[in-house]
Amino acid sequence: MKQHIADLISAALKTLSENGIFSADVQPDIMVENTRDKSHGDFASNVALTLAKPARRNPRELAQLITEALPISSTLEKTEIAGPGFINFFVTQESTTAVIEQIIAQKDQFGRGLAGSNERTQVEFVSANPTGPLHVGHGRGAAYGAAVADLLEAAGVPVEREYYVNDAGRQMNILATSVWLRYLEQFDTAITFPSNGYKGDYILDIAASVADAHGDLYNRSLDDVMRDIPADEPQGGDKDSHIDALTERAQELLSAEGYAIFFNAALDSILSDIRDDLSEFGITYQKWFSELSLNTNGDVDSAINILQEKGYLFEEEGNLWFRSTDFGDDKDRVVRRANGLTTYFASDIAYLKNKFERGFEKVLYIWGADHHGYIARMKAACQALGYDPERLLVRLVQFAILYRGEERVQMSTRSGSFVTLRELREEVGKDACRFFYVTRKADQHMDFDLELAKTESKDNPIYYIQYAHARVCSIHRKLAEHSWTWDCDAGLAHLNRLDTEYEKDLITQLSKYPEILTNAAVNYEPHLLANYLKELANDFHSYYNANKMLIDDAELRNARITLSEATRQILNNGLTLLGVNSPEQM
RNA sequence: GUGCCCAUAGCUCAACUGGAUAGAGCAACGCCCUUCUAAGGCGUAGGUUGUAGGUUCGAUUCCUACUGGGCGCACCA
Repeated sequence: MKQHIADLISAALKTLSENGIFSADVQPDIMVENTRDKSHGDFASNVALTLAKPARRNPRELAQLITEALPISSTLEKTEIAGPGFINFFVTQESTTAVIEQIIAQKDQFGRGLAGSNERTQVEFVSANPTGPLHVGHGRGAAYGAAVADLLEAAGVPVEREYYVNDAGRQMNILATSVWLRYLEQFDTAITFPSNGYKGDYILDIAASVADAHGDLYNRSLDDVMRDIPADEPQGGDKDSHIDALTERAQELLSAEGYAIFFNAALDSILSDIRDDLSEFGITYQKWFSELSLNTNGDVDSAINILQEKGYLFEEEGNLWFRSTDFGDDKDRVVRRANGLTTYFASDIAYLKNKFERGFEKVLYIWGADHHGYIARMKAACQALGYDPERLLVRLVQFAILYRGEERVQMSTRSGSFVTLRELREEVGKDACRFFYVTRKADQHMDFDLELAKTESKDNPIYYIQYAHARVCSIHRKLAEHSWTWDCDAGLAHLNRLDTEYEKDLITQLSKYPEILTNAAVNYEPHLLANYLKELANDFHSYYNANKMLIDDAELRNARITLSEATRQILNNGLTLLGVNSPEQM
């Protein structure tokens, strides 16, 4: 409809420029927007305001000329000129109610595929280190990333979801060593557990499973383990050198195969836990990408070589540096240390290159807000590799602070009192979690109130929306009790009977769905859809209270039920995109 | 110290990406169940959009400087 009106304006402008009102080289963007106030009609355009200067005319006078030059259209009831020179368009009832027919016909396909882009896009999100279970901080990134990916797909953009598994590096060695030390404890070895080790209960479980499978094969004496190991921090030493010495000792005493057993037991167990967790959260990935694979297949070396050949690398004090400052970064970055090990950033560069080589037109990274300092160096790497930095997109997700009513839920990794995503899901349910996480703009801090998420009343937006859906379903059940059936065709044939204010408002709201979906998708802002669904539910509840559906007048009854059914369909479509269920009964 | 993000009703947040009188929900107050689920609806009240400038027909939105908060600034992952 917007496009149709824009076309009409465009035709009018053409007429005016042919008549010499303004020169033909003036080509304005024709903006048609939804009106905020019903008295302003259904749509409004500001063309007269933007054209006033080049046409050297008073905007209201120009608006008058434009409306007079508009081609005749059966969809327009009338136009008005208002305010400083807005043109307000009033649309006929038939063209407004047509949206109901489209929704009924297209069902879950309604509003999809309008992004106008078929650029293959990769969305990489969560990508938490596989060193422990996901916590609530990861939950927001998960819900946001999944919603963005699903929205893009719905808008017609080809999408792949990917999880980058950080299965290389020091933290993984500390993890494997932690499991081994817990394993040793199974044989009554009195180890003082390193302060920097992973202390979670899940480590004990993994250690026990290794003991079940391999018995005491990897048991070593306390003397062998601790010989010449520097003191830990509580004993007046340094926690980092202590744990690093222990990880080296583990590899010495266990041989490659033995060490790999602990390493893989930890990785497999934790990763499958993360996978299950996300799956229960309604999130699945097309690919789980191993960081380690970048090292073993030579991608890291080849990425470094490319930068070397292009002359962006230099050596200093034995380290190999990438001159990222050439591309706007704050400081240069090490890619290979003097000890020969490549840095985490080197893997990131190789991974980026790998993504583009797989043919993605755009790569979207979703990071916690604390990672914003990485954007500049990644953009720099992108440019240095020879790719347009516009193709690399980063969206930051702020932390969610948990509240239980007024009380802030204290979380601290150090004390191990962090809340896991699984615990959150078990407490408030998947639907409330998924919805709450995406109701706020991603770059806004948000308060997540556990009590509110569990409330079963209109205070809780997710119940409010789901209840609207259930209410429509309930009407169908009640219909049977009156021995009536819903005649959709009869309903569609009498949409002109839908003339109350509530009905008009609801229909107008329904007609906005396609552009809300598209906007939410292309701007990576799922909160737009979440808020829209709240408004739609609100319009439906108002309607439901004011106008009765189960009435003797068959024409009106069928028309109203058809409108309700269209509303149910949109609620269902929208909730599905956000990963939320649409219950038929509350 | 320096860079990025944020600041809107008492509280939690919106505002179609520069449009008309800045909107919802909580909390407060007043109504509506012999009628399809009151798990709901209707209404009242609540604002100098952090401060000061600037850009223009028009600014919550863009620019600059302040104020206050969050985060980053490793040869860590």
